[in-house]
Amino acid sequence: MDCNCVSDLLLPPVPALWTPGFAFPDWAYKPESSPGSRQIQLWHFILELLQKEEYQGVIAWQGDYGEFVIKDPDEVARLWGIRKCKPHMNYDKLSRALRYYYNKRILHKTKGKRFTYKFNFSKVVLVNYPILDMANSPFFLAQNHFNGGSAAPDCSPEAIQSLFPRLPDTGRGTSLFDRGSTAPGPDGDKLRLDTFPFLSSGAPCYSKPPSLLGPYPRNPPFDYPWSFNPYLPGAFSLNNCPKLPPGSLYPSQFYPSPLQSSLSQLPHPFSSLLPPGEAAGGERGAPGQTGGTNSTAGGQPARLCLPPYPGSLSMGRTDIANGVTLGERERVEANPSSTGLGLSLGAVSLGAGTGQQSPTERRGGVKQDLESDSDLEITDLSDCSSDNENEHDFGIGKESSLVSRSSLVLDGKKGSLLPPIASLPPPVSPHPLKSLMPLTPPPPSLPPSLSPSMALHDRHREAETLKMIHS
DNA sequence: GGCGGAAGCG
DNA sequence: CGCTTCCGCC
Repeated sequence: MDCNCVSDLLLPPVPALWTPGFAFPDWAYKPESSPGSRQIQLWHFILELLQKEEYQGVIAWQGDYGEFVIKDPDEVARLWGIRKCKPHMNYDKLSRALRYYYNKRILHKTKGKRFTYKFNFSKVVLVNYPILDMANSPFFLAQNHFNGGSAAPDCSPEAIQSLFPRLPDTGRGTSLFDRGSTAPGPDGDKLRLDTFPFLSSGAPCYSKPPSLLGPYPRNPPFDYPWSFNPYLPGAFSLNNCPKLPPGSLYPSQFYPSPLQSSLSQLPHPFSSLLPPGEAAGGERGAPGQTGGTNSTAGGQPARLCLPPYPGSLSMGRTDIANGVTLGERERVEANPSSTGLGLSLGAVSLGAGTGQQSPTERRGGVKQDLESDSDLEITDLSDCSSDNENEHDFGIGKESSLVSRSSLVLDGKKGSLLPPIASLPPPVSPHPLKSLMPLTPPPPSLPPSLSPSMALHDRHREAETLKMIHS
């Protein structure tokens, strides 16, 4: 019997829109060959649930860093089953799938705690953190996918396909960026951890799992464009495909920056770099929360109308640390892609170390201890505390270079080794990062203040900042 | 509950 | 490949 439930084909690729997207290892996706074949993976799904407040009765971060508890196994299984169109899914099967991650070191079990698992973020997040691997990133492939044939009001891929044209070049989405004429090969321009000392193993302490840093921005512009909420009536109804209002079918450049999204998912030092709206994810009782109504509806270019940042900033005033002005904010709103990067990088060096604790403790009940082993979680690849029996190939010390770290981790995945750093193309601009900054052209309808020249100007400022940082 | 083997599926 | 399904074992 054909399952007509919400399938990945009917939805914009969820992870691509909110997850650390490219912050996850490439192998988390199957991008290159057939974007359309990509399905949400369980750990994406878990993360997705974890970051949504409405599921905290079902699954929530708890305990050590990266540790989460499945409070309602049956419900999680049910949701997963719905998402995967596996009506007979249950926790037994789900847990088998989770166990399947043990070997991959994406997850491991917290022994002695029922239904408690732990993400190995060093594997999941920091591996091959290709911040600038934009054109190749699943995110943009996903965007293409989305643009090309995903969601539609009538759930017909064909129908949606007709709604807007495919991006000029298929597959790699490079058209979204002006990557220069020296566009390297598919993997040649991956940015590795070693490019980001601040992502190094000495990562400063962070204390919270992503969700504790505040939800993914769910205010209008970055709300799930497809209004996914399995708890909402009809969300998973067999008869109701998610209805995407025309206004939500924006070209990919209107979608949130994968970087920003990913930073909101990252451990503290990273998420704290986000603009307050990102890091804090809006107020707790954010009005118009996902809800049944799509707040992006209306056919307006809602993604250009970011909500004001919450008045009460939860993070350590990263905006100030970064000298974010109102003008810049405007730019941020207009062009999250480029700003996310610049802002974040700037923040990393300027502001990192401040505001580590999110004052906005969600879920009053859950108290996270700052002294958790979080610092180890991200640095220790062999972190799998209890499941290390077969640690044959990850026996690198914490002092190992990031280069080898990336490679090592990836080599767990057949042949996806990154090229040696020396093989990377030289930067074409003064700053190695700048050259990789995406140049997302604003849509034609952009107001003057959001014009490309504006963006360039600001990018220049970013570059200056970066120079300072790296000098 | 938790585990991992095995087979199967798309 | 990433599960799903089933299962026996602890």
